[in-house]
Amino acid sequence: MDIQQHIAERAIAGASALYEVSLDAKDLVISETKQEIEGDYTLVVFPLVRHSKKSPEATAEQLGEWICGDSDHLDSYSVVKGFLNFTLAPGSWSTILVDLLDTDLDAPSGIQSKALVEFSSPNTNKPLHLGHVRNILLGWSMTKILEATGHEVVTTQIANDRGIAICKSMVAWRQFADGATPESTGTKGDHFVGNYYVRFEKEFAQEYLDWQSSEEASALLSSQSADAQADPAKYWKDYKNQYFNQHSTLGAQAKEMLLRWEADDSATRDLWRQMNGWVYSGFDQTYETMGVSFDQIYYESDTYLLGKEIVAEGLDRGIFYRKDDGSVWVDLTDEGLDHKIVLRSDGTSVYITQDLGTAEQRYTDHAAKRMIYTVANEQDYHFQVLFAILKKFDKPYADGLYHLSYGMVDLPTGRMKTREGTVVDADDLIEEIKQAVIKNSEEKGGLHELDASQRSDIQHRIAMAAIKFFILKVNAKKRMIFDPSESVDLHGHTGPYVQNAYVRIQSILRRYGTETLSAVSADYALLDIEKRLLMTISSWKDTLTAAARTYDPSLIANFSYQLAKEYHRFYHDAPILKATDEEKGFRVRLSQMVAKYLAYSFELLGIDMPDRM
RNA sequence: GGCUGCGUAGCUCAACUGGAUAGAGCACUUGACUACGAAUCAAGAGGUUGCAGGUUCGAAUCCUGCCGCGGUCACCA
Repeated sequence: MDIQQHIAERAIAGASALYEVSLDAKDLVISETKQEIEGDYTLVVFPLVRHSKKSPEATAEQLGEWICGDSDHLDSYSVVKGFLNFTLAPGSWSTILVDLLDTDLDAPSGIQSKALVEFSSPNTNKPLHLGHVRNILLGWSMTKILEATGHEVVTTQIANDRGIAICKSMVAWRQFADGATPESTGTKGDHFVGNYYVRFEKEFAQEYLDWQSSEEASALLSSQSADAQADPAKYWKDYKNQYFNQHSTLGAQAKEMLLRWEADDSATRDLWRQMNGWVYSGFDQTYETMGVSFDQIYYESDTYLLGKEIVAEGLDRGIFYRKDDGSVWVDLTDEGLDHKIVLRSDGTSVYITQDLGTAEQRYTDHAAKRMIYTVANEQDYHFQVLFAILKKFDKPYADGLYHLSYGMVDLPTGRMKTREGTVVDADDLIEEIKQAVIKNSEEKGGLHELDASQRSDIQHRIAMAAIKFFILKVNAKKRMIFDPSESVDLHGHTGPYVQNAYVRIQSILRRYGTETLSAVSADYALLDIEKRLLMTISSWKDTLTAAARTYDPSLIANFSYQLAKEYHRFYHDAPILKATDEEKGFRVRLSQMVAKYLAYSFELLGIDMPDRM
């Protein structure tokens, strides 16, 4: 039985009988009654006074009288200003409990559809960092949430495995590694390759600095404006790209590497495959640690030439136009956007060309009408353009495209910067939190009787809960600040706090079992905190459907936290040990149910529960 | 500068999408473990929701204008 729905139905009937007006459920605002006020659920009557033509208080009185008059579930009401507060009949609570015990936790939408969720999508020249962590956690959680709402989900990513960046790593490795490998150095593959990328940048910076004192450089500088000559440091900073392309030896080597790659030179391809292979094995390790997996990985090296047929089709259909220089454009000014290039004058692809082709490819492969792209909000404009174009093509999947845009992760000191070495490495971060958990866990000593592998499994679960919850509790759209010292906190509004509630319940269930519990009578009188637990659990389906609708895992995280918090209080206020048989029957059942909802909501966040901690 | 997102307790975040006296955690002060796990609970203090107008019975939420902070405006990806 859904109490809120019951109230809505009674209110609609009441309004119809009293004021001869036909209302819809969405015209009514029904919420849980505020803590300090008498009652369980509240109907806001302000919107109804224009129909009743009475004061808010009088309307609430009249409606309350009518609604309670003939309801088995609503015992009494009280009016505070325009708020009509209902108190449930004692018997309703056990009905609610029984109903909840019978209900599944998922919420199939009815419209079964297939969805493809893209997340992670790293470059293959360096390891994953904190930004990827947020991306991965969001993508994975959305996958779980969509599955829970009745979708079949394919997880995917596009590995950005080609281009100048990986060529830099290749050049540096060839020049400086002397045949070293991840195995020979005992380095995780993605870090190994990343080290050579950093090495390249370092050598290049030195080369550039040396060059700045050459005759060629001073001749160049003296031919510049007075402004430039007054501030050479700034001038050289701005000139860096040009230097890379026109003067640099290392730059030339990297560009040559890229050309040979594009010409399918076999030695180059072999080296490229080898280095990417190292990176992938490193990534796989991190993904496994994080507990995520991909059904299909697309590689940019396969897809970077896609999309040209779409460009041709777009020209035919007049969706695109060609400029005199041969480049192809789309006019999106009627969408409030701009003109955007979709093919270079030399006929080669730009970023969006590939994305058009890749979208088509994915639809061919999976026939998913919904495709979710988990990408940071710096690319908001790009996705607006991409989706607008696909809409112009009337693609069958055009309406199901969604950019799961999330805010950047900043440090307390500001934005992460590669150059300043402030990028937080994903593996390092996980390790740091794990160490904090281990230290804490050893001090508490609760896991001493377990063997080492069980202990380490639980510590891993706690550490991952800490980091995942820390990130997922924040609304995806918002830029968030990641304070490392705060992320290792295991108290308060954290993942381990929620796990602790679950663990306490497991302990209770081990002790009392559930098979010989006494029955609970219909008029069993609940404590306030017990009612609150039932009300919170009753709101689960709304939370789940809202999370799916708004692509927002933080709603799930906040639900689990609220439930855990209420349970901790219940645990303190409602002892089972010295309870009557009936109380014990109720409280153990309630605990068991709370555990089920805690575990399920955490599952949707991609977090595992431990049985003890 | 155009477009776009965001400004809530000292800090990190909420606020059922327009409802009651804006809630949590961290940090700070104080109290609760000799029977279910203290990774817990309870109490205290902390706010002109960036500023100014407007709409409404009612605004952190919607509209307008400022101020501040990001992002984006490449034949880069």
